[in-house]
Amino acid sequence: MPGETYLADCRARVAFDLLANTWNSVVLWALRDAPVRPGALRARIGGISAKVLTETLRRLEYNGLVERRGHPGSPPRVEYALTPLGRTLLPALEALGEWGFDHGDAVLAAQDRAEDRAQEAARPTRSGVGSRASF
Amino acid sequence: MPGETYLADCRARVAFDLLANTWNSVVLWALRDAPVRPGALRARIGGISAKVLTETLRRLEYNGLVERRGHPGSPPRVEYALTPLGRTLLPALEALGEWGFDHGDAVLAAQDRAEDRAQEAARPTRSGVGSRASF
DNA sequence: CAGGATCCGACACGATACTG
DNA sequence: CAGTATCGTGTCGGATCCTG
Repeated sequence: MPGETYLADCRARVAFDLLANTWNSVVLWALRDAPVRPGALRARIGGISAKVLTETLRRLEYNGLVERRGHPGSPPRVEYALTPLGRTLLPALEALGEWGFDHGDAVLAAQDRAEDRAQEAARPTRSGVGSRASF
Repeated sequence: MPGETYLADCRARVAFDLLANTWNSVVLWALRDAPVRPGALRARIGGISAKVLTETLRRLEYNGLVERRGHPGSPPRVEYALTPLGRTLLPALEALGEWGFDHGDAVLAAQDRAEDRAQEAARPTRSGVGSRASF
């Protein structure tokens, strides 16, 4: 079932699906400069649990974008790095990141406006507390 | 962008989060050329249910990337189009799509290799039928 | 044909505890 | 410190029925 997307431009879907989860893009982004050790990754990213981080790294490994180096001992010495294939994705990722820098505020503003519209649709009186939904 | 403090919530995350689900990027991609009616969207994309399509469109509307035009009647005449803000995302999106065209096969090959490794780790004998996992 | 309302399965994500 | 094992929760995504 994973195949069988009969969209005209199927190969583009591969890229879209790769980024279709919360952490893949973030971890790739965090690895773009140099190999990083898991602890440093967690610190740099923030808000990701150890379990989810390893899951994400395994997933990226599975897709050939990330490589795991070194083996455990005491203390364990492990690093994760982009593969050559993973590095080919960087330009597109940075284009995305840069777009975020340039237009992220506009998106947040749009969310706020949508939120306000939803509020006043529900209630004529304004009593908005701004906890934004996730999307 | 080089050397900024890493990314508990940097603006790049806004972009990453936007594409952190299955259909947002696909629908944006399907809208990149011109406004499209929902039915045509479903046909063009393939494999997306009506419910999920509307959810996705609402979500993109919420983020200010997509605009809904026209009003219902009999028959309903509706169109969805990218907003100016949504259009600014296109270059990054097309960079992603192009990467998929160029390296999608490499990703699929890596998945197959990983799958094979998993198989022979579980069983010395090969009997694999290749239904690939989603990631 | 647009799209709302439901029920539901799958899994991504999170917190915690435990092993080397 | 790296990684696994559980358990729990949310929600994304799919199928179906129903309305204008």
